[in-house]
Amino acid sequence: MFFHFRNRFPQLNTYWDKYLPYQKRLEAPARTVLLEEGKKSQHYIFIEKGCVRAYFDKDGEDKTMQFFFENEGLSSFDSFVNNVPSPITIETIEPSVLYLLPKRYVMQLLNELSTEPGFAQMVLQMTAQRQVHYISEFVSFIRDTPEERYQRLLKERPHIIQRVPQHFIASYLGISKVHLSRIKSKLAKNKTRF
Amino acid sequence: MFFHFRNRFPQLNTYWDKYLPYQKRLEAPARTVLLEEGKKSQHYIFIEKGCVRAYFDKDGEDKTMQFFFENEGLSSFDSFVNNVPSPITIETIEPSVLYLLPKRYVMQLLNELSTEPGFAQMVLQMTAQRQVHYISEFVSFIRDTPEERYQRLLKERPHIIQRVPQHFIASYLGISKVHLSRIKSKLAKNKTRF
DNA sequence: TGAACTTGATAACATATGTTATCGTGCCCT
DNA sequence: AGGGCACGATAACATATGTTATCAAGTTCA
Repeated sequence: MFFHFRNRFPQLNTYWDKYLPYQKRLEAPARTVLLEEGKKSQHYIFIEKGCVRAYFDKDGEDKTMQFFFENEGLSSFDSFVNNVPSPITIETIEPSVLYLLPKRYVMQLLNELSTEPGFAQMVLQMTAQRQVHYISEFVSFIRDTPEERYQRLLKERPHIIQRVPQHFIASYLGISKVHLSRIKSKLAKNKTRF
Repeated sequence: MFFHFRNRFPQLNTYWDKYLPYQKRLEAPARTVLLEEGKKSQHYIFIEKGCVRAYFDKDGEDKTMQFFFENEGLSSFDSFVNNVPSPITIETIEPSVLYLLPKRYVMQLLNELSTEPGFAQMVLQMTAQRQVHYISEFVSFIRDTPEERYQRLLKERPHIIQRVPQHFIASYLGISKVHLSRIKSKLAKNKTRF
């Protein structure tokens, strides 16, 4: 789904730096579409400030599948790599400062990096991390109730709850916004009671 | 979660063949535990005949997260690679014929393979496939109702429904076995009606 | 063969969750 | 400043789903 070397593998920063001139800085207001569902991904996106979500449309309903924040990079992975229409839309949530690196430079960069010793290891490590993440999302749906998923989010990634509008979080948790509101009010009640 | 080169990358079969003598053939009856939750994974498991599931325990309830069939290989990936206790149990569903390759030989094999040109590509390709799989599982929970997930399973992986007891499938779909039974009976009714 | 177990269907009831509608608040924009 | 909009809470009602219990059929195994 996405990849971001910089800030996670600082030893590669000199490579990245060579490509900084090709990055286009973009100051985008909230709710700016960076990639539209059905279009092909042409850029790697790096978030300097702000936040972004990936979502898709199901029968007119907006389903959020992931959130991204400062110092994270993303692209619609499959679309980017295989040059197929993106199954998701990417959109800013807050006013954001972004850097877009056109695909051809990313490819060039990857090519350069591939000669770097330990590069394959790094890529493996990264994809393994990603895999663990998606497995854990998936297992959570089998294992946990919506309330438990919310509490887990609250505990493990509170910044999401603090910064992201509630209806996006609801669809991310697989429930309606009304139900999420109910869960919150129930938890608040229990908290004050004891 | 698991990896299986053989049968997907036949050009590597000569490498595998060298390790055949180290594989232990195992004929296991149904419901044989191959790896217990909490233990460390010591073997790569290849399925010649039969089928296997990976599950974990949530408050006494048995939650199945994945099914495996003939010509697939698996291990509790994180446990195998990082030598930590496995979060899941691996158990046969049907009487099965399995081949177990001890971890040290797998490592040795991987080591040998790593000098093979194109090996990194292959590993990447494989992990990308896995990632796509788990993302699609995860997205399905956000996008689809339980009934839709069942129909998708019926359409895309009917062999699972044909061979696996229904209560395992229910927990895999994230619902109770009673509810899965209801979904089936509702679908059967609609089918005969029109 | 017969007892125990597994599997699956179904009913009755309880609870969780979705849907629609309404309201209030705060924010953005001109 | 004020209108429109995004956001979140809540109520009322409808539907989906879980829980528990029961039954029937098939399977396993001593």
